[in-house]
Amino acid sequence: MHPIVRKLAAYGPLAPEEQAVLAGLGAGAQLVEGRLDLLSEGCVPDSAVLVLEGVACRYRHRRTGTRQITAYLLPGDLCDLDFVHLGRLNHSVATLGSCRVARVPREVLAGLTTQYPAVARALRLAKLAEEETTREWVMNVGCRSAIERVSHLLCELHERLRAVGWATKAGYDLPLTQQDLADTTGLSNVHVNRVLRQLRLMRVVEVGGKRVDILNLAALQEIAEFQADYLRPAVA
Amino acid sequence: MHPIVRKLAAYGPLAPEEQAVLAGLGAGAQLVEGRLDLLSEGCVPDSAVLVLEGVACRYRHRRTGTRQITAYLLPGDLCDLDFVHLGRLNHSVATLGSCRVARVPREVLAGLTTQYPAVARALRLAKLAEEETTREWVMNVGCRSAIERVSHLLCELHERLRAVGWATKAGYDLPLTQQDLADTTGLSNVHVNRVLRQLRLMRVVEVGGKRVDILNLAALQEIAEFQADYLRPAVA
DNA sequence: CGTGCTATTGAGGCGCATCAATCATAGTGG
DNA sequence: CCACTATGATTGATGCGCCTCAATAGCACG
Repeated sequence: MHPIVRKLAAYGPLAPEEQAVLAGLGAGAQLVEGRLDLLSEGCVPDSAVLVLEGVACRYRHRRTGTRQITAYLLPGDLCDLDFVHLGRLNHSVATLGSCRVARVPREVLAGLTTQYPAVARALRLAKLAEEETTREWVMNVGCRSAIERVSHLLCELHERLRAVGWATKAGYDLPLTQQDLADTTGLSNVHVNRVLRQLRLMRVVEVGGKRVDILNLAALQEIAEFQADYLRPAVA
Repeated sequence: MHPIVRKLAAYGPLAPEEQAVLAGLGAGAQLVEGRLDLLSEGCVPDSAVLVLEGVACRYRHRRTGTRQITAYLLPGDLCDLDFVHLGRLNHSVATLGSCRVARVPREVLAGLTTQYPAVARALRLAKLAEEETTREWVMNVGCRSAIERVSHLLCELHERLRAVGWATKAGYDLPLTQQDLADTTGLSNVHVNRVLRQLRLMRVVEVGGKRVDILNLAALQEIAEFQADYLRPAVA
């Protein structure tokens, strides 16, 4: 099943027609190799980006050269519904590993939401989840230790990838370098490496070679104080 | 002028009738003293909160007891348009100093957005600015030093308060303790104190006694690498 | 005139950054 | 098939930024 259908269906039932239309968004998808910008800071996007496979991210650079990743875009994620209101973008969007992505023109997106209220609602809820996730990241870098931050990130990716069928209980593929993890968690690549070694020695999780093998999920979540509910806003 | 009118008018012209309706939202406003929860984690809110005066915040506690503030709510800020879609809240909203706040029932909010497209659009843009702000905070705690974080926060508050008439070039009132600043920036209260002392000795800004006096705005923005544009999404 | 909260300052220590070297792996061209 | 190169992973040594603990001072309040 197409990842965006799978993702949005979690927020409420979608009619077959709605599912078909959503799946159709991925029609013109293209393969993009890793480490390429999909949208660059300062540009004025005229279409959203839909990720079908792979991992992409939002990021910004400081003048000092350091990079901060502020969000991950996983299969089924649409970046970004509301840029149609924006002028210049003040951050960039780039692939991390190689991705399959489709561009969704703003008119298509607008037509979709006016024609299918259930889709519009699901997209709003997905956006809410994204906001909660960003707030969770503020928590993460603001008041957790290195091992907690890394563990939390691994938990979040596990949960989100599972929701779209790209992870099992045993683990998932993750085409990131340790430097990418460092730029996400606000740590140095060296320290990320040490944290991953510690987690490996603790027999909690093994991260290496673009693969995350989870040995003890409960322990990992315990370390991270991971509460998955922020990823799934309960529906009133 | 009512702060929410002033804030939203920055995103596009509002008709007199729209301005009047927005101003009317503050009709039943009440005074709330400092350090009180307006919405508590786990509750199911049936109305949004509109701040008319004072400073409030979103925050969450860790099990270890530490608190992370994830956003400030200043006069004119509406918290939160989209909670109407949510079930349980996973963070709390509280006053910091004493505030004048109004509750806006979800039906009123819904009626407003359907009846006045310009208002709906302004609210969407305001929400976008809020999201950009949260991402900026991830940057802040993720990859800036202590003095940079504090300076950036002071710049952001200055800019946002100026937009609604609660700050001048010379400074603004800020009813926060150093512990509040620490919980925002991911620092300890002790270190915030040292940073503020340093900024005072540098003749950049004086923070004390619920008041921020800006001595050298350019220097403050330079330290913070402050780019105000994230607060005002340019309109396409 | 206590009582409590916030601000301030000092001393000591830890967590993580930085610098630097080595190792592993994959890709490239001869 | 083997250098040769590039990139990322790994480990050690050293140092700094910030935390923690603790004590004092200032100030508002009853």
